[in-house]
Amino acid sequence: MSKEKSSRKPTLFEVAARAGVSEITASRALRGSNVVTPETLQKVQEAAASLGYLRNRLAGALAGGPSNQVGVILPSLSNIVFPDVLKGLEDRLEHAGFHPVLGISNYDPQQEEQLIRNLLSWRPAGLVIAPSGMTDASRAMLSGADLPVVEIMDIDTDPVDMAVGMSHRGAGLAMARHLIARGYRRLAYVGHDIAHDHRAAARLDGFRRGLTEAGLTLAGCVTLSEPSSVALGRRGLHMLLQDGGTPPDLVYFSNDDMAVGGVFHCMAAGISLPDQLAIAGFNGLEIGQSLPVALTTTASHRTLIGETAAGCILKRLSGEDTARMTDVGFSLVEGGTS
Amino acid sequence: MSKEKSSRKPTLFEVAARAGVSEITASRALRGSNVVTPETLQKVQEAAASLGYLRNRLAGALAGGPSNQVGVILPSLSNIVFPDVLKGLEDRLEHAGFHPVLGISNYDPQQEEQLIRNLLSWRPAGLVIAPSGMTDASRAMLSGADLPVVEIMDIDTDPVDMAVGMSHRGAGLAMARHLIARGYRRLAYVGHDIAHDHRAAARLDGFRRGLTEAGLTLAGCVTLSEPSSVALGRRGLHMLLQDGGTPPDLVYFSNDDMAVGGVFHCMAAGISLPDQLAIAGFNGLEIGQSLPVALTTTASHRTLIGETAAGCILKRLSGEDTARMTDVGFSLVEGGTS
DNA sequence: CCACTGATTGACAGCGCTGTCATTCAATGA
DNA sequence: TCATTGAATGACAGCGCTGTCAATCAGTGG
Repeated sequence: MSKEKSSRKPTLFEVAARAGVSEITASRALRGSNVVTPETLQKVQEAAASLGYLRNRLAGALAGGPSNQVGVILPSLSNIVFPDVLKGLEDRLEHAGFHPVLGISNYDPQQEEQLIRNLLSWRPAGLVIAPSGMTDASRAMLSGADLPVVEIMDIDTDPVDMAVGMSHRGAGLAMARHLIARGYRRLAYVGHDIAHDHRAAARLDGFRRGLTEAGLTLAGCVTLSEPSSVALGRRGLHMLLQDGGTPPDLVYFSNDDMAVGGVFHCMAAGISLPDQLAIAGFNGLEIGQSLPVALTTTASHRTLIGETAAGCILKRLSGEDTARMTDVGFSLVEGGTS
Repeated sequence: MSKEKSSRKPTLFEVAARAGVSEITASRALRGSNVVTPETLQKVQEAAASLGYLRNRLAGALAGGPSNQVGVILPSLSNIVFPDVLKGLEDRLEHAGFHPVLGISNYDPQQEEQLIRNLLSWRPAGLVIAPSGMTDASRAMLSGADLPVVEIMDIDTDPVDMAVGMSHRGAGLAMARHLIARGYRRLAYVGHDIAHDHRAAARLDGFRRGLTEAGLTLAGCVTLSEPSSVALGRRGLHMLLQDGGTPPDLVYFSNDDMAVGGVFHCMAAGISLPDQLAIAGFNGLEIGQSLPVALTTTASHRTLIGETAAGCILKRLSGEDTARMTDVGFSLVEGGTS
């Protein structure tokens, strides 16, 4: 015990000395290089173990070794969508020995820029970002950084490097067409904070386009400037229906949380689904599908987006080249609520 | 353009040269030290901006500067509980300029140990971990690492350094007492994968203890070895009730997801709540409270756990000393389902 | 027996930054 | 006028590791 310089951590030098080899050989041994003799390997491993050696990757990365950190910037963790994406990312990265370094932008371009600067200063191996209105400075940093960058969620805009996601405008449009084909004519909308959530806005835009195609217009629209939640959907539908005038025959919600709230309102108010009122959401969350009457919705492949984005980073790092755009698509889920 | 060595990033040296000061002065200026003259500060900032300089924190941290990374190890992201905790963590850390570096252990002590080793090798400023049966090696690394470590969720076991959480055993016990006081006598349980989720197991244990206190035993018990979900809760209750014999008057679910599934089963099967059957859950999720009939449950303060844990790390880093154990408590939510 | 080959190992020089001290210099008071 | 002080700046020496290239050495064929 007295031999140790108290709290200082053992370095590679000490491991090497103990194993009777040079630093670089110890380094190679511990990194699993296949040029070291089995005996050397064992000596080094034993030395490291007995010293309680812990590799310092800061030094390694600085000296030119690879980093196994991947920056991840998401706008929020409150919306279940992003934990789902993160799960996909984490899962794929973990298997390759990488770690996500997380930053939350709160849908704010300024914070986002700050995060990019911060995360890049750790020289990560790659960056995954769900953009929230990137500034010019943000774009400049990303394109100048010389690392794989994946913009996720959306594929409606041109990415700096790569993009993985789906067309939200397309999803809204598809849902409108589907519902109109099923005979609905008085279609209304209940949504959450659209000013910040531009993907929800894109869906609404697509939905409207679908109505226009069929010569229709929105038969009612309530948007509340709060984050989406079940309670908000419930309240939103309540407000919409109180509005007097001919009631809609269907309500498209900004997402499933909101839609489930709508379903609950109907249950509580004795409105029968889908005869009196039909409901559609977006995301394909488990909760919606486990409802007594399954929710009509669009399944977004959130975890797949994460997995695919991670895959792009890893692929690029291993030298392969990758698609600039990956559309993971979406699928209509015909439930019982419409 | 030709002046630049093509893709090599500008270093502090170049910034300093351009500003006509020494490296260390440039360093101080960019780090916001208050010993540099305003003029010097401006010169350096201009030089940095015009060069597109991006600080390299790898080098900084290696040279003895502080790290702003905090390792975070969670067992899963599928269970909404952990994103909630992560949200609290992230929020507090972000405000202090820190970033969580994430690892998911999948409830596996071996993976957990691997993650600890990996994350510590980046020399983070602190570590937050929701333990999943830490190995001796894990404990050894944590106690030898000389950084603030917070074990979260549970406070039923003795931590290496600090702990923030609640007593799950206590929560189960409190719920049992509450329900028994309300007159329920035939109490059953429906749960998910308890083998891996030892916190759910602890709640069940506490619940049982409460029954024993009152001279009762569990009037039925279904546990399914799958991750918790609404669908699983629905299925679980269905199985429990098919079991023949006298039906229970209340079912305690392993968490709110499961309990909501139970509520849905009742709705679909025409079982009236809470007359024919009462239901209780755990967590206090938004969805349960927005149900047509609000769920009786125990609110766990998940985000608060994250915030508090982050607070402990930050406090310790700033030299203050911190409580070894922080109990964030829980609160009974008396809904309409019991 | 010797040049030659391939497999291991090692010496060296940094990676880019910051802590620690030392230095400079103008302002202050005696 | 000169010693004294404090503010601003700088020189230096690493932090711990890995890429690059050179050296070593046993085994091989001529």
